[in-house]
Amino acid sequence: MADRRTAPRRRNPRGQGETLRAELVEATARLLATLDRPETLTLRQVAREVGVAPASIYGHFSDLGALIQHVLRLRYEELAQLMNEAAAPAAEPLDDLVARCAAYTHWGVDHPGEYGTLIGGRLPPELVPLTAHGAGEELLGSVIASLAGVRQRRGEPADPERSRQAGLLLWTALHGLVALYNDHGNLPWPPLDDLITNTLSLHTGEPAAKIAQLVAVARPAAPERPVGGHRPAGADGS
Amino acid sequence: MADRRTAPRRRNPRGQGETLRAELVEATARLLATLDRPETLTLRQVAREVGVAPASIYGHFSDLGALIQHVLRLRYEELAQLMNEAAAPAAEPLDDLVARCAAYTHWGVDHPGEYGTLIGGRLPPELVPLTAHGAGEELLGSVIASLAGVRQRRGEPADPERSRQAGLLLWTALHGLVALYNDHGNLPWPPLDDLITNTLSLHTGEPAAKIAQLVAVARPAAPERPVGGHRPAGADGS
DNA sequence: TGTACATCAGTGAACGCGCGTTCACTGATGTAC
DNA sequence: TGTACATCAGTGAACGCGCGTTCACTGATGTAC
Repeated sequence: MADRRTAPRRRNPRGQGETLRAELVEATARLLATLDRPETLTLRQVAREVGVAPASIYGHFSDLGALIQHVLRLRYEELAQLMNEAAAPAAEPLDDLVARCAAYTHWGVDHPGEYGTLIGGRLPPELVPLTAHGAGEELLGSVIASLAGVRQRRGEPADPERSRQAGLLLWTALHGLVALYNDHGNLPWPPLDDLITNTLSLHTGEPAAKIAQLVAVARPAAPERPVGGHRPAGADGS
Repeated sequence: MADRRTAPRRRNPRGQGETLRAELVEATARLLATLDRPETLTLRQVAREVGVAPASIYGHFSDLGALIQHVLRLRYEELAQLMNEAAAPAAEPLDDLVARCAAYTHWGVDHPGEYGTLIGGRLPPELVPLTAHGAGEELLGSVIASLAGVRQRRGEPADPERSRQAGLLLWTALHGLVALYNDHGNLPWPPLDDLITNTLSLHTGEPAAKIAQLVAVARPAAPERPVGGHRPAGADGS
């Protein structure tokens, strides 16, 4: 993947200067997703990945920072859309919440590099749309609203302040799950869906069995992880 | 702090070669605690902070990595001890759990740099005692045991598998709290102790009011945070 | 139909920087005779 | 009591590296006359 034996890349024809821009975005996305420590990505790495001179990037982005910012914004929108799509078929508030949260967690675990850079605070804050602008509010807001819907359905009085805090707490719980699962894969983790289920059960007060069904529906073919850690324990560390 | 106007440092007298070692550890600890992005710490930064030639470090540590590892081990032990000390006066299992978890969370929020490097996955895994060796098990184990104690006290049957999962889930919740609180300080956060209280209430099934009292006892003089984000929003981010 | 010219899409070499690491060295201080 | 020597605790200069950024350039291709 790093060792590109392809011909040394032909310059794009006249009208198609935007092609390289797209390639830069694609390569950056690939590297952020692939690298062990995506926060160490450099401009020259991107240039090499595309097969272009480092200076060529400046024609399309002012900075590596601008390029990364662009890619992170795409990833953030992807995640937000994924959550909305997952929740779209929901008939009940609880279905909505479960679908939303399961989508969030699965995306985070399936995209550790992107998750870490986008939400895990691995990049300087000014590069991260979620931190720099209020973008995170949208994601958080959807969780708050969805959880509030569940509570309201159960006849609890609407209380914006409590709802906000409850949603925030649920988000932190899911984030903690994803973050530790990604960063400490050497621990013996139970199946992820069990953890999602229990978390949602705690935060909604609904029985785990009921939630488990909804989680299963949200992702029919949850991939099995080997017992005793989903990542093969990495380097030994002397 | 970076601008040391002190005299250019006198070489240590004969028998006291270990003095520099201690200074290196101290400076590294200070930098990991102080830097905005502690994961970018360099060997030369440490040397400058101490006021010594970069090469001098090699007499005491094989590597910047070895030095960081050493410091992180100290921090980890500090945290573990803090939790144990906090729990020591506990009369009831619930007191133990609350004291332990409050200590963990407060330490994490009071030491964002150390927390991020030690637990937040901001450093290459082989440097982090918690990842490289099973050290994290100890911390996790104490939470598991403490939570199991609370459940057992309520007459629930002992079930190691369930206990383990419950403890793990509680840890992930606390971690998520600390991590998001530290990384996204621009969000409007409720008082930290309220979040700790609610988390523990959810995970123990005990009423929030009861927990809140114990949290208050665990840290009598909890510092007030200004409403609307505990960190002054940082750089603007264009 | 031919040709001069403008433009587009990038290139290649160079710069200065901070980094980790090496290596021969220095100069104070304790110790053996 | 004096002195040669070993050691300790570090120094200073140098190395090669990868990095971000700049700048004058190149060469293909479309357009005006």
